Amino acid sequence: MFLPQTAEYGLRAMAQMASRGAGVSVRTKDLAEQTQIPAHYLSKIMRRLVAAGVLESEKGHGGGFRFARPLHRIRFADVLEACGFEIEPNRCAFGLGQCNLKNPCLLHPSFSELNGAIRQWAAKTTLQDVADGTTPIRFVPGA
Amino acid sequence: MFLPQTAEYGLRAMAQMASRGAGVSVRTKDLAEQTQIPAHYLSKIMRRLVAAGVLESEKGHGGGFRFARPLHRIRFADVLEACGFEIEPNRCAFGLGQCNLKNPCLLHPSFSELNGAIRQWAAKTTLQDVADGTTPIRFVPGA
DNA sequence: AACACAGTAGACTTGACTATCCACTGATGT
DNA sequence: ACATCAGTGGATAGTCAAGTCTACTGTGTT
Repeated sequence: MFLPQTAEYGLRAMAQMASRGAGVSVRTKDLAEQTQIPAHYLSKIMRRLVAAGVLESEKGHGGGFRFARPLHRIRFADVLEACGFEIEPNRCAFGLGQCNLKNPCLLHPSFSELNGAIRQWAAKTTLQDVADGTTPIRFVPGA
Repeated sequence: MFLPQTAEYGLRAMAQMASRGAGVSVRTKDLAEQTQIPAHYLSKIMRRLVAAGVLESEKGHGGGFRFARPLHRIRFADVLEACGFEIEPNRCAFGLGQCNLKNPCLLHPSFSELNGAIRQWAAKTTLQDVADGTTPIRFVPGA
């Protein structure tokens, strides 16, 4: 996998929650069991998602987490960013100073396309798509 | 960047070498300066690439590294794999046991496309493309 | 009021990745 | 032969993400 563990966990947990519907409240312990994520570690991730405004939490008896807004308004990018994973737009692997269209690095042609594809995927895919089991974006190799 | 440092360095170094042409012999020290990669660390990466059959080395005075085969036969995937980075074909972020078309995980529709796109990119792009400044694969979002 | 539940917060440990260093081997030039 | 150059290999140390642990706060139940 190309995602850091934390980001993958975050996405996995949100996908699991999304599959239950938008309004349901979930406890960390249950979610940890269902997703096979270490409970205490998941707890940290959930807090990051609360801080990012993706989730809301309620303490105490009967508490738990629920989505802070409708599923179609929670993009993968939101989840990934909350987990500390961000795809830098103007970064090429050659990485010597700035790299842009006017002053492209050697790897620019190869990289920018892939980089852009990943960013689009993260920006266009939402938890609603997970709930629906659909794919909003398609990659067509060749051409 | 979604690549581990080692993989990024490997790609960067190979791109730099490819831009010089296929047959030229390069010393680690010079390559390290040009690519801004720590010299001793680059040395290790170069050895991995030798072990993987991507490069050939010559010791002693006038020695250095050169490509073991033509540029168009060195794929990004070869370089990345030599650097310890491999994109697992049948891995989804949900990651509970096996995940395939018959028994897809929640994230399967979203993930398999992107995963496949990255793998195709690594498999189809070669150092020759870097030397030419071209992109062999194109991602078409939407549709 | 007392208790149990569940999220909060931060310290702590672990381990993999990154990076550095040095002694060694082999090749070239004088 | 000898000195120098350049890759080899292993030992070592630093850094940061990943994972664990424990005490705290707030909420609901009895």
